[in-house]
Amino acid sequence: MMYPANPIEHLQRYGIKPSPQRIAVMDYLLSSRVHPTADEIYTALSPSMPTLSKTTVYNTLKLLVEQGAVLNLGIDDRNARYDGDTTPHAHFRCLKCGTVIDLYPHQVEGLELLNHKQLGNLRIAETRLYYMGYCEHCQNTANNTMHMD
Amino acid sequence: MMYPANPIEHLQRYGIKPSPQRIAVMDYLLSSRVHPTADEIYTALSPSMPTLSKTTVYNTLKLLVEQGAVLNLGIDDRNARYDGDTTPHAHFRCLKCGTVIDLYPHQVEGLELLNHKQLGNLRIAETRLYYMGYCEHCQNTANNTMHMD
DNA sequence: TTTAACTTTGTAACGATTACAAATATAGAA
DNA sequence: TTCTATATTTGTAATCGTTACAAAGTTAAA
Repeated sequence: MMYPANPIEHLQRYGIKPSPQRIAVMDYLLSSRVHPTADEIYTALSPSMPTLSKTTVYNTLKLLVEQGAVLNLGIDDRNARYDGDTTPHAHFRCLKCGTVIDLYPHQVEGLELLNHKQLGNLRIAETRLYYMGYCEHCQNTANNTMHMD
Repeated sequence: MMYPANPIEHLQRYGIKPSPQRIAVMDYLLSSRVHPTADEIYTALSPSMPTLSKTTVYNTLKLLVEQGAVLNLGIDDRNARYDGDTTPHAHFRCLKCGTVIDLYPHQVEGLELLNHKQLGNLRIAETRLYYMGYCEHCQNTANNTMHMD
C-alpha cells in the first residue's frame, strides 16, 4: 500500500538533515507498518545501532512529527504510536490485541469526503479517522491477550 | 446541541449506581461542554465537594467510560479529555489554544457515512473523527497561547 | 444492629515522556 | 589538513498524568 520510499529522500523532502539515527528511525517507520511506539522503535534499532539512546529516538520522533514527515497517531491511550505514511488514510485498533491497521480510502466508504479545509469558522489543518473494534484473529479466539484494553 | 439529561438517569441507563460523587462528575460532564480533563473536573467540583479525592475522579471516569456513559476522547496528547455526549459526533481541537469543540453531523459533510459496523474482516465497535486546526479566535490573533502544542 | 459488599480516600508507585548539560560529530573557513 | 562554530546525540534526573493499594467510610439488606 506504500512505496517504501528512500528514508534519506523522505527526510530531505521535509527539510530534515539526515543523520544516521534519523535515517534509521525513518527507515524503520517506512518499512515496518506496525505503527510502533517509541520504545518499540528503540528496541528494534538498538541491536544494529548499539550506541543509540532512547532519548534520541524521542527527540527524532518529535522532530519528524513537527516537520510533518511522520504522524503521531493518537489512537492508543497508553503510548504514542507513529506512522511513516503521511498519505490520507484511516486507522483501526483492535480492542483485544492492540494491533493498529491502516485503512486506505478504497476500503472505507466516505473517507474521501472528510478532507474539509474549512468547517464553519474553523480552519482545518489535519483530519484523523479512527476505528476501534476486533480484528479477524481476535473475533475467532476465545482468549487472547497481548496488551489488553 | 444536547438535552442536558438528568445525571442520575444517565448513570442508571448505563447500569451505574449513582453515588454523590458519580452524580457530580456526570452532571459536570453533561452540563459543561468543554471536554474537561480529570484534573479540570476535580478542580471544578472540589469547592462544592471538599472531601472529593482526585483518585475518585479518576476511578469514576474509568467506570463511566467502561460502561459507555462517557467518552474518553483521544484528541489531546497530553491528557485524557472526557465527553458526556455519547451521540455520534466529531471533534475539533485548536492547535493554538487547545479548545475542543463538538461537530455534529449536520456540520460535517460525510460524517453519517462513516458508521460502518464492519470493514473487511474487522468488526467495528467505535468510530472517532478528529479535526485539528485553528479556531476562529486564534485565526485572528497574532499571539495567543493558553496551552501550546 | 450486624454484617457483607461497595465506595471513597490518601499515599505511594508507575511509566511514558521531557529537561538538561555534557560529550560527540559535522561542516565550513582558514 | 586543522580550527572552530554549530548541530546532534547521549545518559541521568525530573515531570506529570494516571493507577495500585490498603485503610476508612458508607450503604443496604438480613
